[in-house]
Amino acid sequence: MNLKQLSEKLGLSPTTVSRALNGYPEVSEATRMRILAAAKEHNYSPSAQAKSLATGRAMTIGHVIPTSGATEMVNPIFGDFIAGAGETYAAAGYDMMLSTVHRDNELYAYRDLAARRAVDGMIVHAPRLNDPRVDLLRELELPFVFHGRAPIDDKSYSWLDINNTRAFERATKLLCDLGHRNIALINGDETMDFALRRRRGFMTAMEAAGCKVRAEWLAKGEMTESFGFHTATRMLGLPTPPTAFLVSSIIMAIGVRRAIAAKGLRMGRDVSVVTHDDEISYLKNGDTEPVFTATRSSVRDAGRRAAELLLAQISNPSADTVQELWECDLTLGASTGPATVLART
Amino acid sequence: MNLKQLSEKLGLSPTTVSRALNGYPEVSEATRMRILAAAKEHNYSPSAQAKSLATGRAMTIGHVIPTSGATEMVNPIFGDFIAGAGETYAAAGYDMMLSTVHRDNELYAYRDLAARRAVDGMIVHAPRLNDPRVDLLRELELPFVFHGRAPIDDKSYSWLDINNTRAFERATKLLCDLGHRNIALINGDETMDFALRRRRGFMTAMEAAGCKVRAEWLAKGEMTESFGFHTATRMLGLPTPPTAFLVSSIIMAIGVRRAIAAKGLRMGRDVSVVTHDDEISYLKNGDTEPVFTATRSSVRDAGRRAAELLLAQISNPSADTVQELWECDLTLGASTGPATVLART
DNA sequence: AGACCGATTCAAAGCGCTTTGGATGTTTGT
DNA sequence: ACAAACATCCAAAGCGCTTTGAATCGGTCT
Repeated sequence: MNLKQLSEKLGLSPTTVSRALNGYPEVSEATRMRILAAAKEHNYSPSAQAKSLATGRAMTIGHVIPTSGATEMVNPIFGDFIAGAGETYAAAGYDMMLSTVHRDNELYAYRDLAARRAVDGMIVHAPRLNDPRVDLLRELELPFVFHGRAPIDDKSYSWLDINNTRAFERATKLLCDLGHRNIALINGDETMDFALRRRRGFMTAMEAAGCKVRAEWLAKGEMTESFGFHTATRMLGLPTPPTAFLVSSIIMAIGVRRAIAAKGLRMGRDVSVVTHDDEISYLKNGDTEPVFTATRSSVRDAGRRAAELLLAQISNPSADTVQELWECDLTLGASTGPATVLART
Repeated sequence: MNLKQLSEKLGLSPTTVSRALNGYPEVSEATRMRILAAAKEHNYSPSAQAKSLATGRAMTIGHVIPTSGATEMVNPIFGDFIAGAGETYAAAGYDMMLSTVHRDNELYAYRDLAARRAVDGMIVHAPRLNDPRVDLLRELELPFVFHGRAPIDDKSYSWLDINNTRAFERATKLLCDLGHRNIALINGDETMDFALRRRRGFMTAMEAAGCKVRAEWLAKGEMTESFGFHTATRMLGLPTPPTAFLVSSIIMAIGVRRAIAAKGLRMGRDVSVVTHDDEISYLKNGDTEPVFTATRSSVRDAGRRAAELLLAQISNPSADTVQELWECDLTLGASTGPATVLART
């Protein structure tokens, strides 16, 4: 059933039917009702392609999901981010198009989506050092919003980010206040912007507290459970092991916990752990009391909001760019304790 | 830059340019080269919508991702499944459209996608008991492939599934062979088909081994770390606690491990755990030796393959439906040990 | 009453592509 | 040398919608 057939069935012109369905005023209420009823009865929806072609708007948002490393790992936060963004899109009548591509050659995916005019805008994931995508997307003249910032965090493009620096600065300070001086940082890949900022926050706080940072207490890599485990295991085996870990993701923190347990130590007593928690739906950080002391920010909320910013930009391209920096909660859980206890180990 | 402009620039008709770009034979090699060069130079790609409208094929596959429960949880396996499917789509020139909807009202999403002719086919996720989607998709006359089966596993539709029953039967038998008789099952939501089958496999093996199954050793629910933890904690506190756990997901198994540790017990010595492992990229089950003894099957491979089956069905709608049942590996890890040791607890 | 007006409705063009059914030369066969 | 066959190209229709500009009609104003 298409517009023409429906209009013939109603004895009306396609024009009138189209107008009625799209809520234009120049059609009488009586016929509008008749049209809406007929459309429902025959289960008619306008063809997405025809509509897009006629209006020039794809009504689709693109997400290029980068996979990384040899294992083509997908960041666990994407599921929830996408779920959040999807809510916004659905409410606004937009579709979501996904493209999973390895980080090393994802520029092609952006170019392609733009050249085919398949999307009206894009959300950019996982910004990196010297991210070429800022320039690329400008060149492509597509509205876009970064989830996170490229290091050039000027006002020339829109982004939504959490205050990684401050979050990790506060987390580090908390550990220092608890008496820890030997603190390790298990970070994500430091070509990623967020990881860089987290390290910067860590360093600042360590310096402020007069704590020395040893190179052997610094690690960066794939944010897997496995990486967390191996790194923590290695560090706990050092002549001078850290008494606390600051960890960039709850998945890695789970690995760290496993390493601590494997050494026969107890998390929160012998060794402290603070992690960042994106509030992933299947990895809730405890129910009554948080398992991990954590810097916390909902990635699903971020998805929802980033999508809103993008849609706003699409509907009003001349508006100013928007930057939103969200502060993280710092929630106390069972994984931290005073360093004095640790000394007894 | 559109077809018309490009063809004018070349002094050719749109017909010829279109044919050259689409690889039709009735155009000389010389002009084809010229056209391809010009297309590349001007960065021309045909408009996705116009192409779809003209050909009647959306060149897009739809995935309706169900979220579940009050928290709108997204199953952690989706990231990897999508990544696998995405590879297949990209290679075949298809796009992927995602719709995240709560399980309770997802039928609308299927209807909508079909009515708007936005997709050429769909992958159906998370089949359930009495799943209405089999009938719905037949009615919509859209090609579709189930990831998993609806309980009616007849040959009337295509699906790709793992042998859940057999996997859990084997896993249970392994535990029984190790001397365990008090085995708990921590399962997913048993309105889900896979969970039902796993329970059936568990029951069969228990019966075969002459082990009694107590209701208090059976749990089903959201496959979160938290649920695994609480359930295991509760069960370990029973007058007769289980000596082994069979768990439906590695995320829950991590929760179970936490519960075991919290009780001061050691996994693999005092309590055994076998879990199903979907080989999620960020949750690799150990590097050298697996952390968990596990029934294992790559969900990313499943995504890749399910997409292949769907594309084949789209390109040849009259072909027979295809059913693929994959056996799982049963890999031994550090989380299982003989029950005799446990008795010493 | 005649011009005017607002409320409805419609015909037709256009969005950017593909594809059918020729047209135009060029070879080939005899 | 002439018809047939082929290689190459093109004009135009059509995909299903939106939207511009115009037509129609009953009612209003002077």
